[in-house]
Amino acid sequence: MLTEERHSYILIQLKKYGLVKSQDLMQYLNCSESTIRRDLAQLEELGELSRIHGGAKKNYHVDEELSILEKSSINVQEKKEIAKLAALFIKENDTIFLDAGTTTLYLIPYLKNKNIQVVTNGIQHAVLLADQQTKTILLGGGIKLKTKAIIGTTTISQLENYRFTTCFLGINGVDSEFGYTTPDSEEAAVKKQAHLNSSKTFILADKTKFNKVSFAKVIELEDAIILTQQLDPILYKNYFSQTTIKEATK
Amino acid sequence: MLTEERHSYILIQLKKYGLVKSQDLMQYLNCSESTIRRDLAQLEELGELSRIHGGAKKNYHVDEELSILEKSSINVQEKKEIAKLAALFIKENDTIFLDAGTTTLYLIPYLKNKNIQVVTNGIQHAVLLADQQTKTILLGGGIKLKTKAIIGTTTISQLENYRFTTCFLGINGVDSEFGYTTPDSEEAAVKKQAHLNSSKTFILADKTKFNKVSFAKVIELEDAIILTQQLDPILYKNYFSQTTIKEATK
DNA sequence: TTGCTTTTGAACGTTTTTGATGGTATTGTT
DNA sequence: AACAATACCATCAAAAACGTTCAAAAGCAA
Repeated sequence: MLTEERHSYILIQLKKYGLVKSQDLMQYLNCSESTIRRDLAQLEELGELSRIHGGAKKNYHVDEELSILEKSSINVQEKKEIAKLAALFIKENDTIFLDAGTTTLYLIPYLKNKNIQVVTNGIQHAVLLADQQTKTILLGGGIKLKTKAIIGTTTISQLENYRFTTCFLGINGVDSEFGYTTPDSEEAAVKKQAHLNSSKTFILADKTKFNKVSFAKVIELEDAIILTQQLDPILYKNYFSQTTIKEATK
Repeated sequence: MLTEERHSYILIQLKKYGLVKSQDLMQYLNCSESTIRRDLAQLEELGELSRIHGGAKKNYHVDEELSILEKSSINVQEKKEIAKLAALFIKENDTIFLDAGTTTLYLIPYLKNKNIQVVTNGIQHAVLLADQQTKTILLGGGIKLKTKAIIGTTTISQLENYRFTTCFLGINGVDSEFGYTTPDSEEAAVKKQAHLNSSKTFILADKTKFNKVSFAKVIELEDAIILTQQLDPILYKNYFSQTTIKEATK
């Protein structure tokens, strides 16, 4: 019986029942108490489960967290598709900035098992990323209550220490004249700084954001590549040049 | 039958019926009266229910947020008392460093409605503080999975920008020879830096931490004032000078 | 094969959990 | 108020689970 086999059996049982007992595992897998304990300890180290007296229980995971989020969120399907599209632009060894906000949350599952370094200003994002073993740095600074985003001058000066290969930003308004805008000027400043330190910048925006202008300007339309679902060609397509638009297809 | 299984059954029953009887639980879970009583006592400690004669009833807790956090913690009562004692040392206009960890968590309610600035490396701490409108800065850096604490060199260099009037640290080991110690060297470094930048340093330690030595040294006994519950006078009082010890009373 | 690393199970003492016991407090009934 | 019945608490010893250590077994490269 290989270690790998035992581990996968344990995880399957966990998924099924949410809880496993050391004794049962010992018996079924036909190995010693020590081995089971070691297996559980290793899997705990990997964040796959939580040990309890006499066995282990399921770990709260990204997917479940996201499914909770879905209840309170709108346009989930669209956001997921946009995130899927965004994931295509991530390569091994990238250093990525992941903006706070709901749309970028759906990008997190795609970052699993990739050798990348992520920097984020979203608290929830950071926790989820760390849970799935993605190398993560959370920016410091003040906390914006509503969105659980880190903002402020401290944040920006800390951000100046990093260079990103790719930068994924959420946004509130997309307009042909005013570019990308967001309601909070401090958040806008963080987004802008992230963009400045990044080779490529992607904006993740669902349809509801188009043709809207919010308070604080982030960057110009042509500064970033927008990722979105299919647009109404007549209304919006002339906003963007060929190189600054990517559409998700169902 | 694992503790976890019993607990979850009890909570499910509670959710369903709002009330459980010890006798019924005993019978269904096939265990002794003592065990059930202990289960109920533990769940009460965690704020999950209120014990009544013959069983327990559902808890309609006032402060939902904190009670969720209590799940991960033991010795809740003692920690609360220590936190209450610590709160006495907070004045208006203080700038405070609040260390990550469960004990310091209970200090948070006491920081409400005070004109103070808090800096913390605990993610949960920061969120709770921000929720209750306390001015809060969350340090940036890497995330330690298990404790949701921010650690690393980035964190320390960011910490160097702040000066604190008071610094509240959690700890794992208190020993007369080796001083204050903790298992993670990176966490120890953060604690140490916070101490160095602070006029006064308080250590919050429950009884279980005494006479233990952990891996990484934080500071010497005499560098900080320890806050704890009543100590066994013979065993421990000679550890500390008069000025470095404060006891909580029930 | 030999030498090396990794994995395993057994053995140890320690910690946690458990059920039983005896004494005290609370409840409901008369 | 008196009583029995029941629930409660503190304490204790047995049992189960725990972590640590170590040597044997298995796997692997030279």
